Amino acid sequence: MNSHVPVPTIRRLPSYLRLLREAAANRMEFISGTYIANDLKLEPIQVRKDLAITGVVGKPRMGFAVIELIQAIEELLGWTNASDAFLVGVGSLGIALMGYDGFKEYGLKVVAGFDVDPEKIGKQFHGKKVFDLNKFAELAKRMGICTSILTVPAQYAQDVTDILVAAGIKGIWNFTPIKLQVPDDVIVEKVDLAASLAVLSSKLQARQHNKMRE
Amino acid sequence: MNSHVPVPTIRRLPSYLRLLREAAANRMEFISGTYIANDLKLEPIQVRKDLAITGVVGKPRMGFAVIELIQAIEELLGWTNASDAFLVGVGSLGIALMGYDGFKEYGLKVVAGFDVDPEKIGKQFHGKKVFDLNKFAELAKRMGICTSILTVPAQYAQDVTDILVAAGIKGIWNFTPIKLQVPDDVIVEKVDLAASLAVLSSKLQARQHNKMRE
DNA sequence: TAGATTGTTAATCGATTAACAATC
DNA sequence: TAGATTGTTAATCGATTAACAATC
Repeated sequence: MNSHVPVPTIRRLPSYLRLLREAAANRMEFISGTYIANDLKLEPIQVRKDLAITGVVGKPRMGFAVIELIQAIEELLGWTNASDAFLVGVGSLGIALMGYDGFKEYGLKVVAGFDVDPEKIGKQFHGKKVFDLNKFAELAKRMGICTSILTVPAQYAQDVTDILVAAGIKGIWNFTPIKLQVPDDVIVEKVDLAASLAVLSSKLQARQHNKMRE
Repeated sequence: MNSHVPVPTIRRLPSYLRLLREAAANRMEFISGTYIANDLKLEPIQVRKDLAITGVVGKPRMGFAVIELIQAIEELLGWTNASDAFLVGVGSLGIALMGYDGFKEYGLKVVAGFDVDPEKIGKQFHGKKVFDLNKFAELAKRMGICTSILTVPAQYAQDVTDILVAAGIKGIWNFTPIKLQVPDDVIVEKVDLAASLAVLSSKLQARQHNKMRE
């Protein structure tokens, strides 16, 4: 079926989903690619190409059935029912992510935290308990957890990853700046804050230089 | 000079910088593209192409001068001296970012937070004070702040952005899922958590389906 | 019907990768 | 010298954009 979907397209799907859910809440039945493009400041052709990968066929003059699109995108992303995840590394970022409500819209639910710091173990943050990291494998197995959020300090990233992999974790959302080594059957997605900041500051820097030259 | 540097290259520069700083700390004077590629699990040719944009010329057989490369990359990114930033939206994510030590390596220093919630105004988080949002313009002007981190709820993102822009902010690090509208001279860089999560969960979903077919 | 919209096929654009000469 | 490494030029690959026929 969806033999290959471009990653940039996948990355745009959540914005479509957000708009579509809003449209559905407003009792809209059909929505055109042009309308979506306008709202999200994208090109209509790009929206059509992106939506094509859902397999939903639109009606000329009318657009796409909103509900049908929503379901197709949720299906494609695996967001039909939220999957539970363990978070490892209960630092300030970890605590923030444990409390981030937004994830429930995105098919992810953090159910517990793990750390090695005795100060943190046993505590609760945003209503979620923190366990000892050496209980990870046991609890992951018992609760059937296969997704993990990694928010440990950089120097422990690979070692902790090895523990997660050994415990049967198949998807790692990596907030560390380390390129993790994992077996072929484990998927790592990196949120690279340094990379993002680099893009912002280099553009600001370039802008500054251009101004000077004027 | 650097007429156009590809964004993917910019995004890889921080990893190079991290490794180079480590090398410098270990008293390494020269480092080869091959060595870097090995360490970061990249292709040597990609490393050479990336480093070419710094303008630093390497010595065949020896590689690149470590210190020279570090300086060139920091210059390119504008990370030679950390720039101060205001954070707007002191929720759980905002508080986490106010306390995130890592930024000091990346040329960014959060100096204060802003919010509209009277409960938060006046408080301190990680040693940084929270001010009323309507003091933003005044304080930004007085302290010469031109970079801002946006961590407000989605529905306020555009309105708050308009306030930042009016206050003379030229760079916005956007953690909301909204595509912000700004004038041409303002740069927005978005950290799109939903997009990242979409990539992870869609790959997990696809993997699942493939397994079923076997 | 007229016209807006879809969906397909082709063209363009930009980044990655390959090939290889130049260099120390 | 031999050989590892750089840096340049060309080939490949994949995503975006354009053009346009099909459709309601």
